[in-house]
Amino acid sequence: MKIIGKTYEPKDFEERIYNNWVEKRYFEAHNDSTKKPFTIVMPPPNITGVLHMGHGMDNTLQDIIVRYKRMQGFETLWVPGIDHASIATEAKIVEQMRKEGITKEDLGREKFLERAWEWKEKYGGTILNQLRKMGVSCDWTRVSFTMDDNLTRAVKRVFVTMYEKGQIYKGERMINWCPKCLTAISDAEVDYEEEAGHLWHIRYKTPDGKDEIIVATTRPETMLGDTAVAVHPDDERYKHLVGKTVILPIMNKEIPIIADEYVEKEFGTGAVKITPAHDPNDFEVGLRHNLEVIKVFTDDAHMNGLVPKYEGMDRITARNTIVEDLEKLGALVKTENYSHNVGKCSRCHETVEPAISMQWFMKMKDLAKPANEAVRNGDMKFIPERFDKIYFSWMDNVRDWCISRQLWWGHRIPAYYCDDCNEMFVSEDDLKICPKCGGKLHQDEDTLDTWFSSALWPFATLGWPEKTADFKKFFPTDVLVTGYDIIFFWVARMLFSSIEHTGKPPFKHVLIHGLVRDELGRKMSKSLGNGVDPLEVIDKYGADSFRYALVQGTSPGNDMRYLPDKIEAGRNFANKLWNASRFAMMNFGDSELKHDESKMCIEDKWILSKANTAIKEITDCMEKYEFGIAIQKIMELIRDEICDWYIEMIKPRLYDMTNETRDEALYTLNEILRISLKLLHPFMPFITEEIYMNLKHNDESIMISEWPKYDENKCFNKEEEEIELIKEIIKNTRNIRANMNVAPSKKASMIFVTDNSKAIEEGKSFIEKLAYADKIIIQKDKTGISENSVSIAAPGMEIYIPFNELVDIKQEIERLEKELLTYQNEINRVDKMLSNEGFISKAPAKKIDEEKAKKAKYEDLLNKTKERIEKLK
RNA sequence: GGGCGCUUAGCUCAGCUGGGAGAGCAUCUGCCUUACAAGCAGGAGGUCAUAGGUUCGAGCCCUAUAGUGCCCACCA
Repeated sequence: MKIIGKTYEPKDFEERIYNNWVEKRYFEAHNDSTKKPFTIVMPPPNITGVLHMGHGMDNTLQDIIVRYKRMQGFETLWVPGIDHASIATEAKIVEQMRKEGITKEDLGREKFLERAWEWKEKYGGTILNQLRKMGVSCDWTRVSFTMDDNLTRAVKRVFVTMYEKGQIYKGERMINWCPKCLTAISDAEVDYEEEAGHLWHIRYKTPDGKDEIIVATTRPETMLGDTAVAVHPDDERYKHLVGKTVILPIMNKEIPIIADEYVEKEFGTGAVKITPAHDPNDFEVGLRHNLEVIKVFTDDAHMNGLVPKYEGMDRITARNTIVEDLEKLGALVKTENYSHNVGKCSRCHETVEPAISMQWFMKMKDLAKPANEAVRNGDMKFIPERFDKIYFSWMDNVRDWCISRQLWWGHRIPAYYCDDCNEMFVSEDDLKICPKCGGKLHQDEDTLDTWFSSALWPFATLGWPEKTADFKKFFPTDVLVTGYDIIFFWVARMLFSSIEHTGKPPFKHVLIHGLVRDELGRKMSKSLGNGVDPLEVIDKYGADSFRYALVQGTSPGNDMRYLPDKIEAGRNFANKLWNASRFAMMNFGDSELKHDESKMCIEDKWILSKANTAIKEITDCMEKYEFGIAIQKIMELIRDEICDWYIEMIKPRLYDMTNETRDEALYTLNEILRISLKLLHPFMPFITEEIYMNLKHNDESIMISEWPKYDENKCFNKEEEEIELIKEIIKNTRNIRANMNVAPSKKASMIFVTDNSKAIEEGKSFIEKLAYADKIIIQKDKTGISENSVSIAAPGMEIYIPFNELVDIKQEIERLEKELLTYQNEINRVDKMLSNEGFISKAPAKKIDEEKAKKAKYEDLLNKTKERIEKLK
């Protein structure tokens, strides 16, 4: 028997074990298996950089689930992958190139894409290695990338069929334009931030100069593109002006005054300048009133040539200049301070410009309906449930999704235009020649929103649109694990896409976890520099402690703080387990550890019974995704029961080579460790494997061993009760000894006064050892007990510990009176309940009996203590 | 403006369908006891944010209030 080293050193074995698992192909799933499938697809990390703590948490949770299910005998598939993250990656590459002094245009599309693929190889590889370090058990033979051929095929298939059904269309609409990324972005990619600004009141005069209307705006620079002034139809102040015109200052152009419900009478002056080209609401007003659309900005948000004076100015300069000019013209009435929300590009933080642009869109209304239904009728469940509200609120209000991006890195839109006849063709094939006129075709320059491909992830990675064996076996998947921050971006879109294209929701459960925050509760971010590198943590403490820190004390959906303390706690626990196992191995010797039921001792039955209960409770937690509670219970079993009690209890048996129950103790110890390790394995895979493989009666690997099952035959209630009583006695004794400052080395005899000596006989050796008794005397009456004794009242017995000169009678009476008070309080509490008629008539009988039993117990203790006090007095 | 969390020991957090308040860390006391000082044993520390309500019984359910955090919407 190999005896493992004295301290827990994860570096010694984590890598070796992981490589072994991969070599043995334990992570690989078989689509021809007859076992029930269990599938998870990994939320693919973006190839923009390296993994952070959020990924650590996300993948730890998934690995816990997957390992648990695998041990339960499911054909378990966990599909790993990475995401091309079009806009984010392209921005990073462009930035990298900027440092080298080159632009995208310098390189050209093809060379740029070559560079992007190099980027993908480099960072994608790093990410996959990081995942391995975390110990994740995903199927590396099925690594997917959102731009793999089969994913691209799926993207094309979806695009073309949806186009043909009219669910995808091309049109000129108001979209969010990022002037820095130079692309359209979706509503979900805009973050609003409050900014201090101004509300400028500007006078627009009627052509005859006799009347005027004052408009209030936060964006005077867009006034060059005004094509109307709008007031509310019921606004008495302006009724006489509706239908007339005003002169737009600076432009000296006549524009109509129109009435529209959109205007709020109470806000500002009750009159709004209408710039259909640069405001989504104004655009809608413009459509209703058939207004001209006049752009004032270029794509990079500088003034265009509409007014030569302002041409080339950025938005802020233009704003200031125009305000100055208005003032000179006497058109500026007043300037108010006003803070309002400004849309920012979630990627580059530039102020987004609402703009009219020709883009591709996905119609959302019909897709949202069945997707909502699936959640409503429980086909797909959020865990915790409250997240369905967030989901519904988004789905119910979602606008058409702008799916085209003016980027190069991504899935190119499969639309082709004829150079000659201008006809457009949408096709899965790379068309070259116009089917209509035979002219030359060119493909749409744009790519798709990165989430377009992510939305297909759960089925496309399994082979869809082909009916592959994987798809048949493993789809729909079982659970998706992700953070609440991408419910809209991703979860919702996967759901409606999957229902639309496969007819089924892509998963049954969506387990939502929170964010990993720093010690101060702040979001970890690059700009704050408060991020923690998972690899550094793993390097220092090992993956198991890292995983422990991310799970312990957490609950689904709630944020957690990452505290270095937690990781140390994990390491300390691992070390504890390590040493307990080492203790076992040191004692195994060459023993075969043969099980002989007749040699079982009370403590063997007790610990097996404890473990049996733990199996039930922990399995229950696992099913409910309550991992924080599960690991707590596992620790209780290992640390509080096995280490603190069981091992201490069996030491005398182990140290006595002639003890005929020695082997049975070893057998039970081995058994109990095997069970505990299995229960812990999903959480701390490496240490459990390393120990497991050095135990007796092990399997080929813990990760393919069987998850422990609750067994009614292993409930030893009587033994449990007896040992719990012994534990109580020992704890009480230790307590008293500590209070009296009696060192363990100073042993004392203990006299048990009881009619029922069985439990004491059985637990005699434990009491001697763990309560530091040099002699145990069991007698039926109190004869011969020294006055200089402390006493303990226990159910069914009294215990006396003579300390001779050490006992201060006064002090002892004080202590006993304190005990008395505790018992009395308990009795009072129960009495109060039992004297409550409502309780007696309405509470369940079981509860009432429980309370009655408690009362009897405390009354017994109370009486014994009282008697003792009397005697001492 | 709408919605959703959170408020429990000094700190970070658990607490499942209501039935005698928990963990880790920190702290105090005593121990280098032949698995473990990354340890052992023992202790102290909480009107579960506040006010009502439902109930025989509320940390848990309902209502309101306060503080705090997040999400959505975006009246120029």
